[in-house]
Amino acid sequence: MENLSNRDLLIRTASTLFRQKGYSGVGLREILAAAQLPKGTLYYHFPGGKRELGEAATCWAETIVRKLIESSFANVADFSEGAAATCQAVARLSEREGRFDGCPVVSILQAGAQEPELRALGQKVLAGWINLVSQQARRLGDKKPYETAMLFVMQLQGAWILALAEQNAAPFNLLECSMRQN
Amino acid sequence: MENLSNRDLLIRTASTLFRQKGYSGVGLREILAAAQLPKGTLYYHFPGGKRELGEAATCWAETIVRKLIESSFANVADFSEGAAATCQAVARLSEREGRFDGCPVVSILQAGAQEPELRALGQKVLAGWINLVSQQARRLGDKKPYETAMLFVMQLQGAWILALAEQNAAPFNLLECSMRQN
Amino acid sequence: MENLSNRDLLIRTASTLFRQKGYSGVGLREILAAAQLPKGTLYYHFPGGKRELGEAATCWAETIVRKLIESSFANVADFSEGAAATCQAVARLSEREGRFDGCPVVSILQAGAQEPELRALGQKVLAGWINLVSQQARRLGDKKPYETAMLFVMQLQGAWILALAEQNAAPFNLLECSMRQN
Amino acid sequence: MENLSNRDLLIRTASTLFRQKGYSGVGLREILAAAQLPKGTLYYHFPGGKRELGEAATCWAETIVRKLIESSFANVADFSEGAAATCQAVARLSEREGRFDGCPVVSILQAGAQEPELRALGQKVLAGWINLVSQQARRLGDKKPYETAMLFVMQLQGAWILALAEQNAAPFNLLECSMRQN
DNA sequence: AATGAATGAGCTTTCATTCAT
DNA sequence: AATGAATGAAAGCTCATTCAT
Repeated sequence: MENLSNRDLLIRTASTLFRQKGYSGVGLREILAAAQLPKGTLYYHFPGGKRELGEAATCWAETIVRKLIESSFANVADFSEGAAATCQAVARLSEREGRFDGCPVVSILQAGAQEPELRALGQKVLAGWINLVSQQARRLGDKKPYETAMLFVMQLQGAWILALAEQNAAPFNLLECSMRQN
Repeated sequence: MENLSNRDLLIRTASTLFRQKGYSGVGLREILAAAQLPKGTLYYHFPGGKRELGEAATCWAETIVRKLIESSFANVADFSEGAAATCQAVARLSEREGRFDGCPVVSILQAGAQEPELRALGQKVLAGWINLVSQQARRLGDKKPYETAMLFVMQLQGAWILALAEQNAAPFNLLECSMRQN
Repeated sequence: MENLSNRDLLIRTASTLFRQKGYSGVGLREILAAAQLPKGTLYYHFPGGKRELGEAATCWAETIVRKLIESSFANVADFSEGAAATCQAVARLSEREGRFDGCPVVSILQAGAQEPELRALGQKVLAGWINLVSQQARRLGDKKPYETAMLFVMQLQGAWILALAEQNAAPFNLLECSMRQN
Repeated sequence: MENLSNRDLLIRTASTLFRQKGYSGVGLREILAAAQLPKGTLYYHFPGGKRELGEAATCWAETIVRKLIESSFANVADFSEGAAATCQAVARLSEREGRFDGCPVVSILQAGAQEPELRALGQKVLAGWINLVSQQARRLGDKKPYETAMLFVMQLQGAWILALAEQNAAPFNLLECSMRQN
C-alpha cells in the first residue's frame, strides 16, 4: 500500500475491517484510526457517509473476487479444475496474517435489514458471481450451467462461513477436493 | 408464544432480531422494546449482559436446528433423502412472514472478532451440527461420513446466505434437488 | 434552585440558554455542562432529544409568563393599568444579572423553519397569551378586546426585541409609559 | 437576480436563509449550495468567514428597510399615514412565496450572545431605523418624535414576530389599522 | 424478584475554517 | 482570482451497563 489516494486507503481499510467485524460492528472512528487519517477526511470523499463507504468497499472487494474467478477458470480443461482453483484462490484471499476474514458480501448483508441499498448491492454482487461462473460452466460444456454455478457459489460461501468460524482453511481444502472428484 | 417466562421471551426475541440484523446491529433497547419488557429486566436474567443473551439465543436456536436435523434423518433410507428433508426444514425455519432471516450462528460469528466467546460458541455449534450429520451419514453407510457431513453443512450455510441475500427460498430448493440427485 | 429533579434542572437551564443564544445556537453539551449533569442524563428524561427539551423549556417559560400576566391584571381598575404592570413584570423577567435575555418563544421560533413542531408550539403559546390578555380586556370593558390584546402582545414582543438588542430595560419602560397614557 | 457578482449573490442568499432559520441555524455549506457556488468561494469574498457574511447580509437588508421607510414617509401629510404605509411595505418585504421570513436584525440578534459584533450591529441598525423614523416624526410635527419613533419600530418588530409565528400578514394589517386610527 | 434512573463512552454526521495550487 | 481537498472540534444521539430501591 504505497501510493494510495486517501479515498482508496479508506476503502481498503474499511473493507478489511468490515470483513472482520461486520458492517455494524465497525465504527467510522475505528476505520479512520486504522487508516491513520484525520476525522474530517471521510465525509469529503464519501458524502453518503458510512453506507457509501460500505458500498465502495463492497464494490472494490467484488472486483478482486471477480478477477480471481476469471483467472482461476482461464486455461482450464473442465469445470472441476476451475472450481478447484477458485477454492484455492479464495482461501488465500480469506487468510490475513494467520487470521481468516469473512466474505465481503456477507459482512454487509446483515446490515441490509436496515439499509436496503446494502442488501440490494449484496444480492447484485452474488448474482454477478453466479453469472460469471455460469458463463464458464457453459463454455466448458456443462448442461445446466446456471444451477452448477449457483451450487458452486453456494458451496464457496458455506466454506467461507466455516473458515471464519474455525479460523482455518480446512473447509476450503475439503471443498477443493470435493470439486476435483466430480 | 403464550406462557413464556420473561427470560425465554427475551431469548426468542433476541434470536429473531440477531438473525435479521446481526448481533452488532441490534441494540438491547430494541430487544426490550420488541419483547415489551421493562428496561431493567435484562440484567436480572442475564447478568453477563448482551453477550450472555447472545449466547443463550444461539444455544436456543441451535437446539431447534439440531432437532430439525434429527427428525429429518429419522426413518430415511439413505443420506440423500435425509439431506433433502433437512433442506426443506431449514427453508421453513428461515422464512418468517415472507422474509428470510439468516442463520443464527452466522449472526454472532462476525461479532466474534471482538467477543471471543461468541466465536468459540459459533464454532462449537457448527462442529456439533457436522458431528450430528456425520453420525447419520455413518449410520446410512457413508464411507467418509465426516467429509460428507461437513460438505453438507457447508452447502446448507451457503444456501442460507443466498436465501438471505435474495430473500427467497430458491437456494434451498436448488440444494434440495442437488442432494436428491446424488 | 435547590430541590429540583434533574429533569426540571435541565428544563430551566435549557430555557435560559435558549433565550440567550437561540435554540440553534445552544448545544446539548453546553446545556448539560451548565446544569452540571452527566451526558447520558438528557435522553432518559427527553427521549425526543433536543426538540423535546426545547418544547418542555418553552412550556415551562410559557407558564411563568402566563402567571405573570394573570397577576398583573388581577385587582386592576382598567386595562392600561394591567398592561403597564405587565410591562414591568416582563422587564424584570427579562433581566438576568444585568443581562437581558430574549423572549422564550422567539428563541424557538426561527428553528421552526426546520422543526415544524417548534413553530407550531410558538404560535400556540403566542395565541394563548393573546387570548389571556383579551379576556382581561373584555372583563375591563374594552370594546375590541381581541385587537387590543394582539396589539399589546405585539408591543411587548417588540419591546423585548429592542431590550435584547440594547441590553437594557428602556424599551419596556417606554412601553409602560405609553400604556399608562392611553 | 441577473447580473449579480458572486459576492452579492452570496449576500442575498445568506440574508434569506438567515431570516428563515436564524444565523445559527444556517450552515455555510447550505448557503453555498443554495447559491450554487463552489465551496472555496466564500472565504475569498469574506475573509472574516460566517460573521463577515452575516454582517454584510444584515447591512444589505438594512438598506432595503431604510429605503422602504423613507419612501413610505415621502409625500405624506401626517405621521400615521407614513406609519401605515410602512406597515404595508414591511408586510410585502416579509412575504416570500406565501411564506413569511423574519426580520433580518432579529435573525442575527440571538447569535450576538456569542458574537458581540453581530449584537452591536443589530443594535446599531435598530437605532438607525428609530432615528430615521424620528426625523420623519419631527418633520411632521410630532412633539415627542423619538418616543413616537421607538414605539413604532417596537410595534413593527412585534408584528414581524407574530407574522413569523403565524406565517401570515394579519399582524401587519392590524398594526396598520391601529396606526391609521391615531 | 424486579425496575426506573443514571452514566459516560462511543456512534454517525456536520461544522466553520484553512490551505496548496 | 478562484477552488477542491483537507481538518479537528463539536454537533445530536445511542450504546451497553450499573445501581439504588
